[in-house]
Amino acid sequence: MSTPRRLAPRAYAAGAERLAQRLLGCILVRILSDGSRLSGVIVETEAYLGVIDRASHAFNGRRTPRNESMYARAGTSYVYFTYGMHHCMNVVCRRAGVPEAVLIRALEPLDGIERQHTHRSHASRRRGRRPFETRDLCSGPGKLTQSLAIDLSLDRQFMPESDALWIELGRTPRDIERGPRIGIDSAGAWANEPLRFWIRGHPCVSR
DNA sequence: ATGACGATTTACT
DNA sequence: GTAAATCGTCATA
Repeated sequence: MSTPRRLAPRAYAAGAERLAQRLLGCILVRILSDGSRLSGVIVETEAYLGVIDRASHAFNGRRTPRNESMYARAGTSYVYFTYGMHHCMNVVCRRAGVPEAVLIRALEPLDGIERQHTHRSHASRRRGRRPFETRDLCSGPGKLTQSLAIDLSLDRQFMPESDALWIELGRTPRDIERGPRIGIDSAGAWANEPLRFWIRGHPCVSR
């Protein structure tokens, strides 16, 4: 069994469309302040193509305090808060100043699954009710941030060097499927671009 | 100062 | 299938 290896800084320098596919099968790792390791295999991603992409937070060069991380160097995390209740996590790519990023949409839970159950039921105010299925802990962008305890304090982490959040190499998927991105209906023609990628047939993909 | 909106999730008809 | 929850952000005034 080989030692887990982090994704090298160079790997993040690719364009979002390529990195979105490259990240499938890799492992997202979160280390809590008490040292606990929570992780999952990345099974679904979306590419956001920066200034030309109507669905991107950086469309037309938009640069605000919220999306500042998109302009950081490749390998930086971009975490934002939306709908008044959910966090979403992105991986910034390309060189600094070029705001392309990949949204992580779903994981297959791997390490610290019991802790992930606790986080998720707490965050979604489900304590006392029927527990979630493990396969549904991270089957969506807002769910995986709950389960791995990823919030605004994890924004702008340089993942090749962070001690709290990073990505490790995993197994290359057999079969990658692609289709239109989700939740961006107001993006005009860009809403139809097939920039969402997932491992074909995987049970943890969002729905 | 104001208001429309959101890279979502959940519950309910 | 539809709608509610819930609030920070951003463009406009």
